[in-house]
Amino acid sequence: MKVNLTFPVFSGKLSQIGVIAHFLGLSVRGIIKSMFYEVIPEGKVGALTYEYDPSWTDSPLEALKRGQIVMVPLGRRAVPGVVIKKVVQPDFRTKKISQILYSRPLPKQILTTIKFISEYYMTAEGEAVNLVLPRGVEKKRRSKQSKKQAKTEHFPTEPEIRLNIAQKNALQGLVEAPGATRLLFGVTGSGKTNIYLKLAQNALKQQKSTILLVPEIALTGQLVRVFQEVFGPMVTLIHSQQTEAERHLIFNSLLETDSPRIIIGPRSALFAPLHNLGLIIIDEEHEATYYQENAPRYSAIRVASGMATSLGIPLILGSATPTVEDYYISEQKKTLIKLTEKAKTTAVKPQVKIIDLKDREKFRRNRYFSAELLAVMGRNLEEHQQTLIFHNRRGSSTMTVCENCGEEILCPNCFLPLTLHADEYKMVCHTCGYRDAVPTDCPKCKAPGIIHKGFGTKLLEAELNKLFPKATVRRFDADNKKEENLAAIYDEVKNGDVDILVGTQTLAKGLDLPKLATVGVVQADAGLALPDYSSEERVFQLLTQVMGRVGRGHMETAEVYIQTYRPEHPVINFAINEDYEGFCKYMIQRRKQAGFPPFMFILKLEITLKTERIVLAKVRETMKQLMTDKRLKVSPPMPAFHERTINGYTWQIIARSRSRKALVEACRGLDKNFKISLDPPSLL
DNA sequence: AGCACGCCGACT
DNA sequence: GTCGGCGTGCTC
Repeated sequence: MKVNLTFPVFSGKLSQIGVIAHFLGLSVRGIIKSMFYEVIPEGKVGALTYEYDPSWTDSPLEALKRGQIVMVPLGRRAVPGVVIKKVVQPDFRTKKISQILYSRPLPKQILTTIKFISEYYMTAEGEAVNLVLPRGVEKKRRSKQSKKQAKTEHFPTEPEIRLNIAQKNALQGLVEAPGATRLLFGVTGSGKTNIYLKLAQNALKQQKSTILLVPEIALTGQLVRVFQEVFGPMVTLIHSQQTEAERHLIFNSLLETDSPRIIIGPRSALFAPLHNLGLIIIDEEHEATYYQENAPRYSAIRVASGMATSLGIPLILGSATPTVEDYYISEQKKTLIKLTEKAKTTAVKPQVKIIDLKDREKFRRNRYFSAELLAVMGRNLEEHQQTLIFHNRRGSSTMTVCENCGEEILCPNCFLPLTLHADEYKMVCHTCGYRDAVPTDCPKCKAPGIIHKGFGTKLLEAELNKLFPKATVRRFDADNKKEENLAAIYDEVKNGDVDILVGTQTLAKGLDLPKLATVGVVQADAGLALPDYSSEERVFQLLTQVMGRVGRGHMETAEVYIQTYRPEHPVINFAINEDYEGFCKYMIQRRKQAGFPPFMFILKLEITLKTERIVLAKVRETMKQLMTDKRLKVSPPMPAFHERTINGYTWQIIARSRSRKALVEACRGLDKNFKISLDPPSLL
């Protein structure tokens, strides 16, 4: 027998029995009994049974613990997995656990979360395991140069966090609320951050950790900075710029430590392996980033809620514009805490003017900007104040058609309109990234008349450069290069070196611009055209956010100009009057009437097949199947919003029910080509 | 996610 | 008669 010297049997202190058994070339079975464990490997699988041969570990008689991370063979690969429980030897052949990656098991909330996600979202347990383990857990990492290996036993001085009366009351309300989940409805500038700080500090005093979820670290600089100032090295940041190795090292340090920490990060930071988790806070809880779009599709809000309930710890949701379902539910459950008083008095309330886009008289000088808006922009230039122009469409032109035959230029992969980007003179698909030359004549009828319709931020930028040749105009949207992103040139923008900012929602969020005097919304109703139950809510949130950018410095006046084709629309009026509660009442009544969340749960099924005929056949068959359950309200099937792609035709079925369980059960036994979305934030 | 299995078209 | 295309289903 060949003795492999690298075999892990030699790597540690072994029990006598293990060593002897190995040198004799004996199967350990018979001397030390093998044990059997259910393990959930990463992948589209559930729990599988593996044999554990303890002879190659340091303490061969020791059993594995629930939650330990191991490597197991799956198919012909080795994948990481999580030990679930010991079982008796099964009657089928088993493979062996090949490696134990950590001696310390995952904390219990992670295990309950794996179960929760797989049941609540009808997804394989192995996919949930995929979420909670860092990429490359099996890899060895060089531990970082011992530069600031923080001594975080105790924090140096106990910083005092001062709260005003309203904040104190809100804090008390949050602490005393029943159940796990509480909603802090706090208007901009009411000082939610102070409350978060106090809550985290209280958790620390009891040696408990806090997870603070934020939509995007880059846009939350202020909040992160304050937390780091107060809690110093106890704060651990998780962000998308970190490498696989960096994230892995953070995971390792959290799994090993018992001292309390404060984790700040995106959606995925919820799975930080903390052994003493005492509090979860989700800031800007209405943000779309808390919902994961690809499988396993889950909402960090719901998962956090389940986690908090199982641990018996509080979950705090914070927002100035909560989702209407979260507002309604928290109101019903008496877990809604309002903080409507502004703590800072420096900000001036902006004057809001609505401009009717149908009144073409106002757009004679320029077709995109009204005379009033242009006038005030001119004034701002003279007074060295800034103007922000908001328009939620990228590129130059959103639609390219043949004047002669009406043929529209579409992406060959997605069959969606290509957007003209005039600066680089390319046609770009905003869905798949496809790029092509700009056509000079129609690909179909060969006529030379190609025209560009619709407009985006690049066109507005060019227009503004023409209108105000002396001004510095900067555009901010997803087309910006990495080195010219908002964070990189923030100082330049903040100091006022930029006169006019043009941008999409990238610009609407979390910016503190003391020299910003005016906000112009080019077409406020643009988002209302989408056939979706939540489009009004998104328009309200965006308008509220852009309006909140203005009047933050020490200026006497601040204006917001809202251009719209629908000046009478209730959503626009609730937004400009800063009437969240009125908006919410309006939405709740509509949702109730139409049978949408929070009154009914939604299941969205999508299927893509080669031809329209086979997709229809499949959809009809599935409809029949679903309709047998009387608890479900199934809408007639329809082609998906992005109906056609290179892969075929996509149709969707929307089922709704008062019973979420009924929807989950309806997913069982579906053709697995169906993409399942439970509680989708959008039907598009 | 891989990867085998298996059932039809194209080619030697 | 065989090679190989990729739809389908499984992984202890």
